[in-house]
Amino acid sequence: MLYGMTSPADDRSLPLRDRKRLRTRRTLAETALRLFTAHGFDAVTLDRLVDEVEVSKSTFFRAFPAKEAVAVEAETELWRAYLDQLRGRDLSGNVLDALHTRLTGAVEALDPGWDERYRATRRLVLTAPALLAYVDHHRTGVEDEAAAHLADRLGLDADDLRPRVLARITTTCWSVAARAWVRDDGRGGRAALLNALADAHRSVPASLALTAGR
Amino acid sequence: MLYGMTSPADDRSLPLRDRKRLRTRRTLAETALRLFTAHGFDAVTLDRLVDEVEVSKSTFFRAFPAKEAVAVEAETELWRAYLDQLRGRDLSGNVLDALHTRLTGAVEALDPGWDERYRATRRLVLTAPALLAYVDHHRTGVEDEAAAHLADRLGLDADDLRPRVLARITTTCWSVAARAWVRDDGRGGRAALLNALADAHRSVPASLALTAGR
DNA sequence: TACCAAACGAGACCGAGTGTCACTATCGGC
DNA sequence: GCCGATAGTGACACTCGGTCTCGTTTGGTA
Repeated sequence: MLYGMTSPADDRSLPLRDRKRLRTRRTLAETALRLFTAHGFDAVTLDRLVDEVEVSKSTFFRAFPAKEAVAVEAETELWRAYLDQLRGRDLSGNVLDALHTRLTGAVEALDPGWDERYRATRRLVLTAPALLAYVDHHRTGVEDEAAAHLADRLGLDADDLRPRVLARITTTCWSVAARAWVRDDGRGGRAALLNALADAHRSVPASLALTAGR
Repeated sequence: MLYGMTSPADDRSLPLRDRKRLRTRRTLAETALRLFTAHGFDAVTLDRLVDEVEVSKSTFFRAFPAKEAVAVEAETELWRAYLDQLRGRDLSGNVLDALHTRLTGAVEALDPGWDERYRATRRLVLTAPALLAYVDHHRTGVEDEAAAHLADRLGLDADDLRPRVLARITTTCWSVAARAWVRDDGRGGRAALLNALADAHRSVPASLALTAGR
């Protein structure tokens, strides 16, 4: 199997065992995205997927917690990077701006192939209700974790409303920006995506003031 | 709407067929809540539940789309009432305030037994990951629908950020208020719940301004 | 080389959810 | 009150995702 440019799975510094595990994981995700895109999420059974990759079902479930998970790897990577950024850097100034900055940093840290995989994932999600449910839930978990982290870092009460609101606003901005970007087939690359995200964040303060014309 | 002791399933104005269907539905929800609470969501199989109620599995799936759904009926009722309020009344003034008012109205419209059932549901959700995922997804759907309705009513673009942000803020306020209320075992009844909800909404504007101490 | 631990494959098993079909009960028209 | 159309029901077979067990292989280590 040819990988072109190097990737985590080729990292010679890792023990062979781990490299193999990562390679299996990546092969599963790639194959899954290809099969699901070609025939639909529901039409491709797990048996067929693991057969294609030539691993056992056991191996699949050691790599992924559910069928849905392997289809939305790109989504998972994004939010993992976001939470990493959040944990890794100090906070100062306006918190919503900080969240925006961390999300931007996360996107910039993703590997070069991510763009393509993310768009394929999002298109897939639109066709399979089970996937939509899965990402909704996953995103909620990310929001909770981000909010908990903020509350901790800022010394706030565990169920203070404010960090929760901010965490949810940030993911909402992402949804809107990403949807438009995917609709445009990723035109403009990551720069365009991050521009859309910044636009979204800029228009947040106006939201609270929104009024219905009499 | 006041049902007193009678309930929708006893409403003599409905055709007998519909009354039966509603009664089955209610019995399933009640029995499910009882069994799940007593033995755990995972430990009670659908076969056992339908056996207890003396209906077939087919009948169950005609009444509910999934095992999770029957466990969170109270949650579903709340958000259905919320969307009803939203669709049924005109908008004027600040939109976030309006959403708060609609949610309050929804709570007031729920039947008297709802309080107890909702608390049982929420306690259950804390113990079963599958239920958590289900309500997360369901709530996201409600937010989407509310946002779409607002956008339509206000003549905004379909992916305008503002109604989405407001819709999500309102459900976030609900989460925080309801969690505290359930933790207190519903002390103070609905009045206390609605007070907590109002408090939450009042503290929203301060969120955007939140800053990290330098 | 020998040993240990970790990952793997095979396959039995469970339970949710779907589809089919014959049966039964309700409803509306007469 | 009778009767045909129709909607709801039960029984059952089936698919498929996910768990568990256990014997085997493979990479790390002394």
